[in-house]
Amino acid sequence: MLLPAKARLTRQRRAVLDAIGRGGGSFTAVELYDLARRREPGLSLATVYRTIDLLKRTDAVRPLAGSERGEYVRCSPGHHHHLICLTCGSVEETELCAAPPEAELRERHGFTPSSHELDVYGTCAGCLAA
Amino acid sequence: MLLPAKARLTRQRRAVLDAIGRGGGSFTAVELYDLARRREPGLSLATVYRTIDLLKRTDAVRPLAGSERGEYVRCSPGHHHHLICLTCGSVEETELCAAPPEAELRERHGFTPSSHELDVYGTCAGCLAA
DNA sequence: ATAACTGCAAACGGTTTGCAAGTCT
DNA sequence: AGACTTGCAAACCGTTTGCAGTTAT
Repeated sequence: MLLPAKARLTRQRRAVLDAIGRGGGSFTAVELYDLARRREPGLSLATVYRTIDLLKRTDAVRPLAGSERGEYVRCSPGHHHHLICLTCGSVEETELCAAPPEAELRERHGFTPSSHELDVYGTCAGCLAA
Repeated sequence: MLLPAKARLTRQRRAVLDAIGRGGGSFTAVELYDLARRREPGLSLATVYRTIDLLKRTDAVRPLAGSERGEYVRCSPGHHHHLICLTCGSVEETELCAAPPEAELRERHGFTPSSHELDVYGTCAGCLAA
């Protein structure tokens, strides 16, 4: 959850970071806005977006790939994928990774992979219990 | 590339389908608009969007997951993933599929998967040659 | 001191919608 | 007739930007 090098840790940013900290791992700019505004009432939506933008640069946050518009996910560094609960919307990270083997991609499609993105949808432990 | 049941195949829709037919598999609403307008000059952007919407319902088209806003991909039916060329933007389908095994997801995360989305980025055969 | 940061309000880009007219069967 | 479709223009929603003033270091 780190900001880029020369970024300053202001009250507003602290409030946004804190808001990201709560919640199930995925969020909307407006959700953060509402949450963060409880402790930082003057906060503007523009600042929320600017903060999200900073976090995107350090890969601490990413737009949620396979989803509706406007959803972001909190991300820890390093290669991982997301388990997205279709019931409660929570997002969990997993280090489990199964990409198609490079050799086969090359052989079958002449395609040279450099990265991939994988999201798994389903039901999280909590929602399964209920 | 089929339209839903009771949908009519009008001149405008034919032009849009045709425009999707050209191109490398991924496209933008406006790209289609420009292309299709060459043979169907009166065509409106709204109609392009409405046609894309129809195709989304039959899964003949999907929003391109891990990409900028506004990109769509032509999709054939059935489970497959996309190989996206970072150089030319073309999108190829592959039946190669490697998802994390259900048993392991359940064991490690208590997560019950129901579907997944996988996109591979890299360089396509054509661009590798050049 | 000086770069970084903020709120505001306006602008943006992609997408959707209400409507009245047109078209297919 | 009756359901479906279209173009137009306006509305929408998430996001970005210019600006003038404020703040962290």
